[in-house]
Amino acid sequence: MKTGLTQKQRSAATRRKLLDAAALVLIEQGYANLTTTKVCKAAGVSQGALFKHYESKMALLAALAEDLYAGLAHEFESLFSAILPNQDVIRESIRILWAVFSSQKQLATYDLTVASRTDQVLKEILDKIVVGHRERIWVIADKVFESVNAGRTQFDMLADLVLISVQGMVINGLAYPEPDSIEQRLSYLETIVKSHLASTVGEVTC
Amino acid sequence: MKTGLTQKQRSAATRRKLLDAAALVLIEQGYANLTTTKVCKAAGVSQGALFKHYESKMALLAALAEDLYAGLAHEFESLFSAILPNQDVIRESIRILWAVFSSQKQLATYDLTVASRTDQVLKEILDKIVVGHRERIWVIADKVFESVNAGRTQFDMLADLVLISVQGMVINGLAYPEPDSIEQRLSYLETIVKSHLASTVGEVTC
DNA sequence: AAACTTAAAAAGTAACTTGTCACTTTTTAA
DNA sequence: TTAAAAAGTGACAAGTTACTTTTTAAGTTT
Repeated sequence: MKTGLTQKQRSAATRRKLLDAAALVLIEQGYANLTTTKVCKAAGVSQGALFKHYESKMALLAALAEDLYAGLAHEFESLFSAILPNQDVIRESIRILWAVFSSQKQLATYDLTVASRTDQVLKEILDKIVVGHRERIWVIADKVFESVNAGRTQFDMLADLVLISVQGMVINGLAYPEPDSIEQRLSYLETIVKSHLASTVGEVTC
Repeated sequence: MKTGLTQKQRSAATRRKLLDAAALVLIEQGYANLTTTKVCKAAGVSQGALFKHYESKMALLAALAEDLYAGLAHEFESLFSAILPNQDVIRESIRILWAVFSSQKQLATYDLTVASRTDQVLKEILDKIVVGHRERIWVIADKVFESVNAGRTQFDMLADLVLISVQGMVINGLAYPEPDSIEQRLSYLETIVKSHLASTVGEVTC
């Protein structure tokens, strides 16, 4: 069966199928149930093909992590750039953070993160990726908040608080889902940020 | 080889050995590497013995989860009750939260929580346990904060914010450890709590 | 102490794990 | 057109998994 593709295209296509399948299995079945066999089946590709492109399961996971974080960064970028000038930047940003951090892809990265606690090899792989990811996210955030960003340190602390709170909400929600409290918490975060920015800046547009 | 123990004592001892071993394996090797074989080896007990006491691996995990959360609740209780009257209750409480939430046992429960995202059976087991755990923790917290507890709703929101922030710090630290920022974040949380408690019910006009 | 019950060990089993290897198919270059 | 290179296949090896069955040992009861 001729495909009419070059070798490079064929390779790239298979790799993409494998990465997509790996993401799917990770999202739907979790880290503990992610096996090379399942990934191959989901990708419609033979076992041999996987190990031709990735020398080990861990190498596949490394590529998968890279892919997931790249997708998340892209989502951040497009959501933040969609904020309109007449909108409440703080409010919208908090909602965007929540949307991204509670997304399927992000939840999948939590599987990897938690697994990395007890897997030194995975940890080292993730460390490199996450450092880069952080930097990219901050570049986006800095651009969006240029207007609001008065006292640098104060802003950083607040932004950091929002970030860790949202992440806390996510894992908290995994163990103990209270859908009603999400909106409440996000609003509360919003008022805290605004009141603390106001005390140093003097005025926040709503 | 006579042991001089009753059957009940023998059973209880084996169960304890199994639960301790399971906790050890979960803490040191993580959920994905927790196998009945490893638990038995760590407990110094045969495979058959495990399945005599727990009808499945999942049943062992249920008992393990119960045991872990019981231990955490106990730790909370003893740490909170050790706060002296002349100490800064808010400051100490935040430190205690951090200490417990970043402890080995709590990290082990995160493995279970994350795994429960894609395992309905595990999720249902954890749900029941976590509901009870929550209630116990709030009883402790309410007792400690009786004095500070001015506006009920306002206090709840702040306590909740602290809780989710600390949890966020923990998983954030798993992916991206910044030891220096921990103290900074905890202090910042402290000032935020204090400033919002001081200003009675802070109405933020928008 | 004989008869009985419960606990634990030893030795399985069948399904699944990662990774390999000999082989076929497709693309590339001379 | 044809030989070499690259990509893909699928059966297989070696080990691990959760769980069972058979056997032995310890504790209990009469």
